Formats: sequence, C-alpha cells, structure tokens
Amino acid sequence: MKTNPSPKAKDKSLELLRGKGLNVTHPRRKILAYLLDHHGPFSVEEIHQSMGEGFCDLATVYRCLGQFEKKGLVERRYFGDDILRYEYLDHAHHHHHIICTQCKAVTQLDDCDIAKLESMVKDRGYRDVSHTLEFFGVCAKCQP
Amino acid sequence: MKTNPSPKAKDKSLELLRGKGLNVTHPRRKILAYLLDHHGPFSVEEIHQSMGEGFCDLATVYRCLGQFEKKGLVERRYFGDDILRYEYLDHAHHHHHIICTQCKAVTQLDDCDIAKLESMVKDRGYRDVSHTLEFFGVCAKCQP
DNA sequence: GTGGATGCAAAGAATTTGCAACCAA
DNA sequence: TTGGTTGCAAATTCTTTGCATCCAC
Repeated sequence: MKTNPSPKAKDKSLELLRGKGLNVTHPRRKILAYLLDHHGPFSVEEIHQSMGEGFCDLATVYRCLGQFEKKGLVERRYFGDDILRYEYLDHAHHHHHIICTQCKAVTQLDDCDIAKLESMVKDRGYRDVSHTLEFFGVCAKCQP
Repeated sequence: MKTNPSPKAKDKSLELLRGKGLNVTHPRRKILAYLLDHHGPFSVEEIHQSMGEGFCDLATVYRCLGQFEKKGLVERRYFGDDILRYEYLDHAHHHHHIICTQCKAVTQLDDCDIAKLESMVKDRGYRDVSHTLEFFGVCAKCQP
C-alpha cells in the first residue's frame, strides 16, 4: 500500500499549503500529496499506512487532516459503514460517489444537475447552500 | 427533552416490531415510538435522554438501534459534525434533509427527482441502487 | 419453562490531548 | 530564535461485549 507522491502532487501540495497559510512540514505535504494523487475518499488508517512504516505518527495524521478540513482543503465522507473517510476537495470538479455495498469500491459520477433542488432550498431562506449526494448499489463484479 | 409516545406511535411500533419478528420489549417499543413521533434523525444520546432518567441503559439503546438497522427499520445519517444519527426509514415517504450549518436544525425536503441520475448509475451495471442526498446551508434565523 | 433481552461493569476502538523535543520560517 | 509541529503516551469519548438476572412468549 505504500506509495510515493508524484512530482506534480508534491508541487501542488506545496502551493496549497502555502496558499492556506499552513507551515509546510513533511507529514502535511505527504498526506496532502497522497490525497491529490489518489481519487476517492480514504480512511485515516489507509492514509497513515500509505506513507510507509514509521513515516509519521497516527496522531499526526489526525491533526493534519483536522487542519486541512478547517482550511477547506478536504472533506469528510461517511458511507454508512462506520468508517470516516477524507477526500481532497477539488472545487473545480464537483462530483459524487457510487459506492458498492458489497466490496465498498468507490467510483465517481461527474455529472450533477441538482441546481433545481438547491434553488428550492435557497427559496426557503437558506444561504451558502451546498449538498452531498452519494449512490449505493451492488457493482457488476459483486453480482452473482 | 423527555417525551411520552403518542398512542398512534405505540400502536405502530408494536406492529412494526412484530412484523420484523422482533420480541416486543419496553425499550424497543419506546425507542421506536420516539422515532415514529419525531421527525428527523436523532443521536443515540438524544434518544436515550428522551426516554427519561433511568428508563433503560445506554447500551440497550445501542443494541436496539443496531437491531432496527439490521431489520431495515432505521438508517444512520452522518451530517459531517461527528455525530451519528438514527432515523426511522419510512419507505412510503422518501425525502431529504436540509441541515443548518450553524444551529444544526434539520428540516425536510420532500420533493426528490433524481431518477435520471439513478438510472445513470444503473447503466453502469449497478443493481439495488439507492442514494443519500443532504443539503447544507445557513438557515434564516442564523443569518446576521 | 426457556431463549432472548436487559443492566451493569468492564473491555475495546477511535480519536484527542499534554508535554517535551524538534523543525520551518 | 521562536512559535508552531511532531512523537509518544496517556486520557477521553464512543461503542461493544460478557455475564448474571429478568422478561416476553
């Protein structure tokens, strides 16, 4: 599961951290680069393990992700299976997930047109409206 | 926060428990009746407290909700605030939530037409497709 | 009567925190 | 140099579990 970040992700993580006014440290950079390189939400455990044995403490991963979340760099997702996952928030690519209820594989659905529903929410007086939308089903591989 | 279940909810909880083949006990009945009477998802803590001091153990609430979930009577929701909530699953009334990001008040949005998106998921080979959709915003009361 | 349900307390898992050492700016 | 960050271990919180007792059927 251990992976090294791509040069591109390393550059972008640097840029993002500086842009958010966060000091650039090794754990922060590597965690963010991992999220940039790999699509889909990951558990804290997965992220920690991806960096290789002993690269940094699990508590550090929690702390970094907590800060990223506060700065709007990542968001937490919950797919109903008791595991919290973090995902890089790419404002340029709004999308949703399709989660296989059997094997838990996550794929993306890029198309999203629920502007109509969001405007109904705005009509009720809400401001700064956003949404989460996840699909669940049994993927082709998991069907008998 | 203590409330007593309505007669209607008491009847329906009995019916639902029997229908699912669950023994009818006081805690099960009162927990289910609470979820039937009050709309919106509630945390385990809220449900426990709603039944009054010492009515039943917190562990019992966890156990009951876990069984209800297995039987498809309730579903867990996660709104990104670290709190897991349980909601009665009314198959006859599919709806979504609007959660105020400030005061956390939950209201419902009954209209839901994302059949088009669900069919896109089915086209990808998924079966038993379902979805969750939540809206977040600042409600009128919480705006300056 | 009997198997399943509950209360209580203890265990377990996930996450957070205190503090000294360390590192980025 | 200095304030912010990390590692480590302990603490906290949330949830689950073992077991004796109790209750629904």
